[in-house]
Amino acid sequence: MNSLCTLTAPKGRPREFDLEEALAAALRVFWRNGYEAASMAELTAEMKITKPSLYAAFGNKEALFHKALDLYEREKLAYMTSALDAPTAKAVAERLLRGALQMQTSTCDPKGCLSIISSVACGVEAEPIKAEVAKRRESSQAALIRRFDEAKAAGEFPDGLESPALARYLFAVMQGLAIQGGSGATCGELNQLVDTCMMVWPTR
Amino acid sequence: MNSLCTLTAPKGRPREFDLEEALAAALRVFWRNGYEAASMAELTAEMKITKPSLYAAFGNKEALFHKALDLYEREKLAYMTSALDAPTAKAVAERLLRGALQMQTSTCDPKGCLSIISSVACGVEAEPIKAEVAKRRESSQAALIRRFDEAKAAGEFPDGLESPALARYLFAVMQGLAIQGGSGATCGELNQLVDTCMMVWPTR
DNA sequence: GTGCCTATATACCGACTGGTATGAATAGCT
DNA sequence: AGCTATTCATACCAGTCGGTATATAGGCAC
Repeated sequence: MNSLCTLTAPKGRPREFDLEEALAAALRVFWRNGYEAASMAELTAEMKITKPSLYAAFGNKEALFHKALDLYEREKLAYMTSALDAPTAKAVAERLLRGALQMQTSTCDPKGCLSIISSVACGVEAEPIKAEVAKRRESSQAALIRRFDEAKAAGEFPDGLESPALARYLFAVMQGLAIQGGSGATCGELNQLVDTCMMVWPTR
Repeated sequence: MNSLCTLTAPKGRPREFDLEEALAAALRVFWRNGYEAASMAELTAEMKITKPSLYAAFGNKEALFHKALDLYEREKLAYMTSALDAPTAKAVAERLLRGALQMQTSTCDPKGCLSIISSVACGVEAEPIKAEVAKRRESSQAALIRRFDEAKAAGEFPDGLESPALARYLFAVMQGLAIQGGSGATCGELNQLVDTCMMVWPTR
């Protein structure tokens, strides 16, 4: 009873793989295929782990997906929260679009957006996944609306333009960007898309 | 040998179901679930047909999907070609957006877009499906670009705005509309999205 | 009627799905 | 050493996947 915490006393046989490495590998698989199309066989192959190890360490496929989704938001979607610090609504939009663009044109990550891929097409079994993804999107959209409310109060918007509508519109463009990126659009084409959205961005 | 065409001489036992009705039922299933998540069991149940009948009449699951996709484009995406007849680029965009909005808010059809649902998340087996959908989208996008070229020649665009970029941008908004519609956005919310896009539409 | 041709229904196929039981291996604790 | 706790590897589970073999039923020509 002299050990202070669980960090120093694994007790049994130590695991032979790195938890975070394995989770990152799982994220890649989910990202490439979506939740349902990602099979346990492909997951265990990419994670270099046997199935019982996976179940012992992560619970089951759905729990693994949730943890991969956490990692995704933490590492890959960090630009979404930091973008809110930009000084104007237009600057916020530009940061969001450029961040999304950078993700889609990264050469080391899979294309497309994990959230969209995993929630847009699913049988009955993946319905809770869909709901979870929708909940998370709702919360980040709410944050964007709050930021746009400040901008509106600062007089940045033309008359008749409301924060929720503009946030929804910007999200739509970003979703379209992710879809086109996931279906083979080139970097230059996506750049045109972002430039066009910025070009038409409403000002007072 | 006195029969003039195949319409009047079915030869063997006549089929007991309507081909187009069955195809429409298959379309609903693919539309709700996407290509991969649509199982033969659910397809045969909704089509009210046994599996051998399905295979005899349509070939296999992939051939059935292609025919359902044809029906989808013919019946549900008709507004996309007719929209090109509008007098200005902005009017074309409005018709496209309103058409997409109407589809998303229809109470009798599934939500979301069949093309997106079936191509965005797929394992290796559905790769040809993804390619086929991409090809069809490419062709309708090319038609939109040609229409915008006319508009640009007519002096409708501000300087520095090119037809392909604007077409890609509009497609992105429509894809975002389909995604939000497919994940539970209300009719009013989608309406805000369309209104916002029209509000910021670029003019000279 | 007798063939002939096609659609139907049932039962079945091998392959794969997510998920586990089992036993050997490896560590710390006493 | 022995005990306990945990992981690892193999083999296995029932269920489902897309796709078929087989046999029967039903409509035409003769």
